Amino acid sequence: MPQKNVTFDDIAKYSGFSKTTISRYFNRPESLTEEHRNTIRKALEELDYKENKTGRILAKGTSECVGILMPSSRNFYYQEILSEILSTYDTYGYKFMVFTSDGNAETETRYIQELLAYKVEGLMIFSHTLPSSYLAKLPVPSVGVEREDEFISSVNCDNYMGAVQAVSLLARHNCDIFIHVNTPTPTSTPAFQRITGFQDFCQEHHLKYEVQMRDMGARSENMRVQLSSLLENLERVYPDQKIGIFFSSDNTANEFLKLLIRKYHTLPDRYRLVGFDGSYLGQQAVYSISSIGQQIEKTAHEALRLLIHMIRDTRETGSVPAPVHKVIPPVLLRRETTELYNRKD
Amino acid sequence: MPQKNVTFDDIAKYSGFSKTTISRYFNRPESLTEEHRNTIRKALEELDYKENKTGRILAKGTSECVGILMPSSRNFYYQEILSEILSTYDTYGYKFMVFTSDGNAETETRYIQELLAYKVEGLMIFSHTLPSSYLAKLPVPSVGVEREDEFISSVNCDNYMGAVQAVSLLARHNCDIFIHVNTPTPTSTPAFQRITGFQDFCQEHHLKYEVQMRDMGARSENMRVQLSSLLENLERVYPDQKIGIFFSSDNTANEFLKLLIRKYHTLPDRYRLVGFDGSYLGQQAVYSISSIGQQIEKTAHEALRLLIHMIRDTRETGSVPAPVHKVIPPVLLRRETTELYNRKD
DNA sequence: TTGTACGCGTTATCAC
DNA sequence: GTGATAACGCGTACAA
Repeated sequence: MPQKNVTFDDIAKYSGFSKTTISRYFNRPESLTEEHRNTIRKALEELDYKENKTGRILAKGTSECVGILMPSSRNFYYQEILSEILSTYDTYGYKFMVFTSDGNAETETRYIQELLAYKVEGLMIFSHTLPSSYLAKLPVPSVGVEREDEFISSVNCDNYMGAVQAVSLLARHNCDIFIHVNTPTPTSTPAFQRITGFQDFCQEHHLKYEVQMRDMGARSENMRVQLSSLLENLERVYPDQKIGIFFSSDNTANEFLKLLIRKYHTLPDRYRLVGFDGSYLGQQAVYSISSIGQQIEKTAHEALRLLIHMIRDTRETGSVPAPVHKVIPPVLLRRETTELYNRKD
Repeated sequence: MPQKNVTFDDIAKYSGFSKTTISRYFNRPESLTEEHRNTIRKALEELDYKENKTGRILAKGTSECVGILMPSSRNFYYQEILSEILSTYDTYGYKFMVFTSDGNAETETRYIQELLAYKVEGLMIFSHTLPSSYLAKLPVPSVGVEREDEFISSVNCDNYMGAVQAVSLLARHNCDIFIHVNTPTPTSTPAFQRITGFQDFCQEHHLKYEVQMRDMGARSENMRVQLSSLLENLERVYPDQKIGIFFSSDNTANEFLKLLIRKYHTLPDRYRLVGFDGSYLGQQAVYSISSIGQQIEKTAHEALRLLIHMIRDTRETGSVPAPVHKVIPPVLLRRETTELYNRKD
């Protein structure tokens, strides 16, 4: 037999109060006398009371829980930011119920309904599948991270400035030709600004540039094939020139670096590489990868603070507040794939 | 104003039934006539009913939720297996509330109490902090993964066999000296068997071996320092000999590989490396890392199946069943760090 | 096959 | 400062 749970009623009887008082002991302890608080504290210990949040959620409607929707991608960025989000519990006290999805809209809709059924107080959306117009209509506030965010709040890296920083670093290294490698990206996502930033800078400074859009697919073999062909191409078209390449992720940059190392047994002087996201992977590469750091920890905290703020607003006003867009400045990480041959500087 | 939620009562009135019938519509639909089911279905749609799990949890005590306790480690293994666990939702329907911890026992105890307060039906423990004797006393079943598991159920890789496979692969390559690199590991954890397996095999086959226990710490700089000194050491003590090294993780193997590549601009023929875990990182290395694959996806599924089984047992018998220990066979992954110079084979 | 009445654990309202 | 009592949304004997 699972022995019956100890409830407020039991504590009340045991300590000679009513269960209202027990509730107040937890929620507004200052409204009890010191003495009575002690009596109750003792009763709780002696009966070995265990909190049950379910009753509270039902009565008050506040679960202290946030729903997270992640793409089930292999990209290290997502795994890292999820870790950071989870570790904010100590700071903000919100618990997390997490779903991952492969990008099917109907499935994600079901996941969200499920989260709402558990009375999560807000949603943190990393997945790109559902449009913000849909998310905006939900009864709880949503914060999107690095995704389309027209109708919901969001926390994004300043992708445009990040791209500008990346190219200008390459420019300072006097490259002859500037390449940007990216995957097909909807114009509505923040990441699209990486392309715009790159192009604008090159045009303004009259740099010779090329944008290489390549579908890397989900599997890394495909990525390797794409990058191999890119490498061949570059060596054919720009022999002996100094090539600066700005990749849309550290993942891609790393894969390209591998190709170079396998071919030349080192990072050749005529290549300068910059990635994007500043993930742990970039430090793990044979030659550490210069990158545009997205300040993942800061992003996680800002996203949560924003969401909590909206949750409060929603509770107070009765409806989800207007979207707020936070921008996190990117950090230029000068590492070996640009600095290896420039130890002076 | 947040408009009042639509409840079973509303549906009942609207469709002319009692709320018991509505409840049955969801829980035992076959007990209603086709016709009545249709009436109710229509009512649900027209009133735009949204499920609320809280009532059900309170009434029935089944939250369909599992609590997860992860170390907040940078090790890719944990991030990967967490992804796999989360993606089992489609298969088993259990939702996940996730906590990460830095290894403080008092903190983890609080996390677990919190999880229990939400009425999670079971616990999946990856963290090594709390002893299984503590976990075994909780009112819900726990499954440990790759951790000390004397008093709780567990799913582990066959670490001993994995180690044996690793060394025997190195032995087939006719190495002169066999090194095992590990970090200080409690004898009670499954991972300790990697050391035992290595030693036993070497002794049985009269191989010359060495176990290098080195504290790599949490930060990768420290790891690099440790491995650099190891490399120097090896080159001094075993000049011109063929060295086979079995690392306790792909992470460590990768770091060592980087040192070799930076020094020799390639993987020298006289080195053979094997890692452990078969994580994605191993494929991402410049020369893909031979490894003992832990079958992460399978481990995740087995862990969940085991936990669900125990949850059922607990419900039926009223107490947590006796521990069950599942062992997942490791898979030998022959990749470039052993096979680069043996294309025939 | 369907309905009544009560329980699940906590909070809110309003009296005292 | 404290206590009845009625929610909160759903499940389930038991009765019909």
